[in-house]
Amino acid sequence: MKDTALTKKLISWYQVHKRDLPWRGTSDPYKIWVSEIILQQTRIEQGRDYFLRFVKFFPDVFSLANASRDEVMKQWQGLGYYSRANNMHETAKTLVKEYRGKFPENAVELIKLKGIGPYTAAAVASIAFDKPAAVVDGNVIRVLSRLFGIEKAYDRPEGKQAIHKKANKLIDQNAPGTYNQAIMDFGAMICVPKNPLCHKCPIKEDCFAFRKEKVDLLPVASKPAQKKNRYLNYLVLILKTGKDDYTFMKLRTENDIWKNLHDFPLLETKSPVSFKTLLRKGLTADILGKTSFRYIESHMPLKHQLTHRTLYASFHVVHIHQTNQYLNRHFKKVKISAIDQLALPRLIDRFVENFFSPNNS
DNA sequence: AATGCGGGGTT
DNA sequence: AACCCAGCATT
Repeated sequence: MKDTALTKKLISWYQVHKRDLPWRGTSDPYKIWVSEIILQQTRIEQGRDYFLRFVKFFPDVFSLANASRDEVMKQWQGLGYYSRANNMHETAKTLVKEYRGKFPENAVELIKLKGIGPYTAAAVASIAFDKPAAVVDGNVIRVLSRLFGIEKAYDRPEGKQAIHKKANKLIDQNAPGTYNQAIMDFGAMICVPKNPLCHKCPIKEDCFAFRKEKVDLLPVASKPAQKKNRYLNYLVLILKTGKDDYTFMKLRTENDIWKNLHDFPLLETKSPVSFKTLLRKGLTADILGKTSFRYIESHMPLKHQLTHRTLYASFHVVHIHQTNQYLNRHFKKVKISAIDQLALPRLIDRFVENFFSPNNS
């Protein structure tokens, strides 16, 4: 079977079965870019509503460039991989300042922008500007690995290169955007990871994996890294004044999880510890050392499972009667009724919802 | 070349 | 519990 025939079969399949998605049917590179960033490592159904809200809130590259970082992060809250939002914001500002608000039209230029890698550059170039750049995402890797029997690990240079080579042979030079979306939709709907729907597959007779009964053996990945645990001990300080209740939170700025989101004063340890141990080891010294406080309670540690980490978070509620210099220097004093104005990690958001919002405190 | 970065659905 | 999603940046 010639590659051009495979391409035609994929596009024919797509024209009948393609999904109706909010970013389809536009050629606005801004909206296509936003959709592609949101969909990095993110399922369609998870990203769909975020996309609609995001482009409503920031309708063009200028409104995004003019927004504050906190506004952007707030729109991104809960979606994960928060550097995407920050990089997008940076790139919007770059586009306004250095590109007159216009996207470059080819992959080589696009990839120079923050947050745009090989996949997104090819996606925007092909879908928005009809440039023949083949996308390689998780779907494409799976489809091509099975179709051509690529048995090298796709997450290593050799395997990656083999995939790209096939992708560039298969792409439709006359309709690159359509082809790219076709093979991705096909991977998402037919050639799925588990129990692919080979009986519905229009190219099964051409498929190496189908003929050799190796569908469940492809694609091949190298060994995943081991998961690690992190133990997060949060101090939920409550400062009651005459009128309002306050707590203290911090904008996370390090290159670590949840950058640019807010959390409570954090004491991280190598192993699970009680509040008493935190006190005994002096870990609370900076925050509570010279302040009179009253320990209220500790919440059952919350387990928060991520792809490559398991977080165990405990929340220790402490009443304080006045603030101190360390708190003033390193934390934001936040009115408890206004916490939800801040961009929060999912874990913190869940705790806040359970602890503060009922008829508590 | 290896590691870190989120959250959630599917199996 | 493992897998993996329209990946990218950093070291």
